[in-house]
Amino acid sequence: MYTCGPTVYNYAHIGNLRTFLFQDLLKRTFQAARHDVRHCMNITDVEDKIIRDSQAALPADASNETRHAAMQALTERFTAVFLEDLETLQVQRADYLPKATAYIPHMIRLVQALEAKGLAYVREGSVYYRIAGLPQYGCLAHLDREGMQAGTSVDADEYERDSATDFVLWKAAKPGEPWWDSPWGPGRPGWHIECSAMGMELLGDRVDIHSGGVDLIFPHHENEIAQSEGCLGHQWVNHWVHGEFLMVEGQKMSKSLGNFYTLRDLIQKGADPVAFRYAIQSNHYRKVLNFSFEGLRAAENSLKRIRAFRQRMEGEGQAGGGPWKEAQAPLARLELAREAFWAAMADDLNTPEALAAIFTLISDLNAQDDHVALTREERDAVLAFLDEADSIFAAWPHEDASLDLEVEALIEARSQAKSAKNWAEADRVRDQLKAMGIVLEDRKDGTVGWRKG
RNA sequence: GGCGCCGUAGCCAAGUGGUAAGGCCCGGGACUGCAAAUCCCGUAUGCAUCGGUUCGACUCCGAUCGGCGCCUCCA
Repeated sequence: MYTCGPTVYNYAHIGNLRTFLFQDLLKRTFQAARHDVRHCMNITDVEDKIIRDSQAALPADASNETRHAAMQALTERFTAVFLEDLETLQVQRADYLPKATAYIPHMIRLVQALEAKGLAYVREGSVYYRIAGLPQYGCLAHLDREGMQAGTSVDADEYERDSATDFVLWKAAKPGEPWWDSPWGPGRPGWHIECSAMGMELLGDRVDIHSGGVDLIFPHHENEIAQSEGCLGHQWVNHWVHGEFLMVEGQKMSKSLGNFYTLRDLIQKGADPVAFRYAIQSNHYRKVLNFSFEGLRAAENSLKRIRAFRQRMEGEGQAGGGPWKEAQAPLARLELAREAFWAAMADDLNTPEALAAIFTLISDLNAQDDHVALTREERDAVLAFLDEADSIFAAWPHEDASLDLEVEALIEARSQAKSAKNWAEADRVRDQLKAMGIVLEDRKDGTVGWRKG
């Protein structure tokens, strides 16, 4: 599985992160279904914006070494930030995280191969792909080649192309840019060539799944197909999977609208990053998602319900309501939920429906457990299912139930105050614990439960 | 101009020919010293609008209105 990774010149925004969360969902679903996944995510560390931002402060006569060093300083910084964000969101690390700059020789060889096949041509030190040489060009994006108008805004530096729709494979160096040596003179790789080169190098001539955001369908993925299939002479990717965009508060995210957020912004506003993960993954990946803080709050509350249920199953039953009129076999009920969950996930990652299967199970078993306590064996079976689902959603893990001495002492103090019917003191201690993130639950049998809240 | 998507309760959202899942919020009740958690009850005679096909349509077809995307750098 190959996923188009970040361009590391700044903080990733939550729209970028939605795509990486979708890819993580896809990957984890395969893994949970016992498939081996070999995952490659590229790090784009040479590109126009990176060059712009990293070179601005350098003098005009800076050496190529200096320019490379400045570029590397910027990309290494934001690569680290990016990986931290993924970790915060519980996104699994890819097996391969190739940096584009580490594969320049591979890209050059690929361009040479295309040149040898007559699919590439050189103009003033740059190399272009001849789209006319590949009949299937445009198939992925459903573009009508006749209908592709010659661009009204052809880049000033690319006027020498044979056709306005041909794209660049290798860019001749311009003054003030870092460069590499190549058969065509000093230059740097085009944006599209890196994914083809690294994907073929690390995953081979056949890739099962390639994914990215919908905006990459054209031209990026279309061009990747052209490059890889032009070189290989056969289909390269079996399945393309694209995640939809994220809107914010009903509008397209933009800095001028003030609705442009990074993960750090959300955390600073008090959001639980895992709730953000849940909010994203509880919507279908192929639908535009409107992010809102109200939605984030709803996600937090939904998660509370699942986590509270998990903790209830980890503990012992407290039934006391007499016989349950609609007694059902919990293990059979659980199996129904598991089947519904997997049927939904197998149906193009229908997460809203998969989660619904979990919630109806929670409602049913909560009600039953109120009346006829589930046995230890049944509770463990439920927990195993929650773990199974959590291996995909990564939002309701088992949490170690260890209390420090101070918390235990406070709980004991409150119990004594309660025994003495000193309600004011009991409430005061309960508030104090709440401020420490501990929520108490008084049980029917007089014991006190607690959870992190 | 070409290609494509979407419009389901206050909010999010599944369903896509057989009579509206689920979550959040909200109201009433039970339990509780009060809470919390949990439970019970309630909350869309209707799925943008108007036509058509059908025994039957939210689901199919057509039109209209509204929102969005791509065809150019973008997750």
